[in-house]
Amino acid sequence: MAYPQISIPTVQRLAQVYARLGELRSKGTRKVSSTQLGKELGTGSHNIRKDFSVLGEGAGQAGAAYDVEFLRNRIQQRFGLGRTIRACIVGLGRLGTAIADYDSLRKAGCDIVAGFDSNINRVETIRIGIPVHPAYQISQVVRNEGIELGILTVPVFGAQEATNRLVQGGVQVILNFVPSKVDVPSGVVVRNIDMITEYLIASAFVTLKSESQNDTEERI
Amino acid sequence: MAYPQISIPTVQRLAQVYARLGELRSKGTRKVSSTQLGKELGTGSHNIRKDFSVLGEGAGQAGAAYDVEFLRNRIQQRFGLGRTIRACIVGLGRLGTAIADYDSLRKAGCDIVAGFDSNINRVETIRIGIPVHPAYQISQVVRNEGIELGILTVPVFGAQEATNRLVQGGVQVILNFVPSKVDVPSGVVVRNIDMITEYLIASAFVTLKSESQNDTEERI
DNA sequence: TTAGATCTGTGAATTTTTTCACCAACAGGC
DNA sequence: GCCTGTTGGTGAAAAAATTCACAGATCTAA
Repeated sequence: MAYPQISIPTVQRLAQVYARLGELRSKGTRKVSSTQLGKELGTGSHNIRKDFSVLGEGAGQAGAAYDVEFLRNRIQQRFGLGRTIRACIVGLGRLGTAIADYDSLRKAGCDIVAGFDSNINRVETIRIGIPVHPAYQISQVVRNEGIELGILTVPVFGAQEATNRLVQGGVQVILNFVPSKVDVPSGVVVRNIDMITEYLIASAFVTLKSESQNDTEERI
Repeated sequence: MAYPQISIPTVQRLAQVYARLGELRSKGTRKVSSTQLGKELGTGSHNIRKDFSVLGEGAGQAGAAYDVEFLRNRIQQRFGLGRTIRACIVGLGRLGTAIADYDSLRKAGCDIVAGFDSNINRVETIRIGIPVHPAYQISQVVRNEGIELGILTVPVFGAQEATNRLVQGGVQVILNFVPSKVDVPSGVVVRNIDMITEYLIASAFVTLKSESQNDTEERI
């Protein structure tokens, strides 16, 4: 490979940087330093610069910081973030319909072109502006529509079956909002967005924090 | 401290294990091995056992795996996950109201007792079963109600101000669904749940995957 | 032009995290 | 009871990620 292997934390941070650069650009900011980016992501400037090394040479100018527009394009190109990805939502409950209407996702390049629900008569289906299909048609519609990404917002017990159908239709990426893991063949990328676990992690940190205060120690 | 320092990845995995143990328990499963838990979390059994070392001795029985109920209690006790935490939601748009109705969160111990919105006349306010207040009352209500956790679902431009008010009221934990970082005083725990960034990470991985296929290399 | 401050890029050192290797403990069949 | 296969616990080794340190480039201001 022309470029070095890229570690997972690095990809994550670069994606965050990319999102942040979009905000800066729309505010009209032209330049940004690694120090500032580091501060905003909650890490050190060293880390940011190290991450940027995967972008090849000349990403920034020594002494003159990074050009917002140029850097954004560089990241976009490196990770193929420019193109629009066709997506669908499985599970049109409150959360699913909320996401279907979430404008920031569309702006990021996620084009939601279909919705699925096991109950085709749901009231909510009226309120969203995308074609809705029954769940048993997932594979077929995904294939016909050239959908690459699936958003899972079904109840826990239906998650694996929905996943299987998405994969069978040819989906490559799944954003899983269901608080349980799903199995996929190797090659399919799953990102879990699990607010239950996040809640638990947060409460655990609070407990640990109060412990370490008692010990006059810092951590976390 | 009586226990060793606990690393952040360990806390995260243990929270995931805890959530998983809850599922297993409700399915009636009595025993679970480190191998199985590792598989479900996408890591090795070594890692799981290493993590459990922070729980003290006797968490499991050699040859007999872990007792689901016992292990769950042990984690609960270690991280204070048993108690109910009073919470509020700031921003009652589609996402906010969806979360307010999200039953799994309540089951995990998150008791949402108030909602806030800058537009008090929102239609959606009618549809949720919690008292709703205007945003300028955040600090006061949070303090009076003894709210410890705030869920942020406002637009980007209002996030920092809402955060400040939550912190001023005495909130210790924030679940931030807004796709931008917020500043908090040290001591306040923030967990970012940012689906835009998750989307970007997922698409980046897809690009990298296709690259590494060309090179007959595996990563990610 | 010059001085001083700021910034990037990167090899090396450090720290953190994961993985390994292996012993003792236990369950179940016979 | 006794053997066999499986499992947990843990110190040591390996791998990965972060932080450091500094050379070299650029900008600003006087």
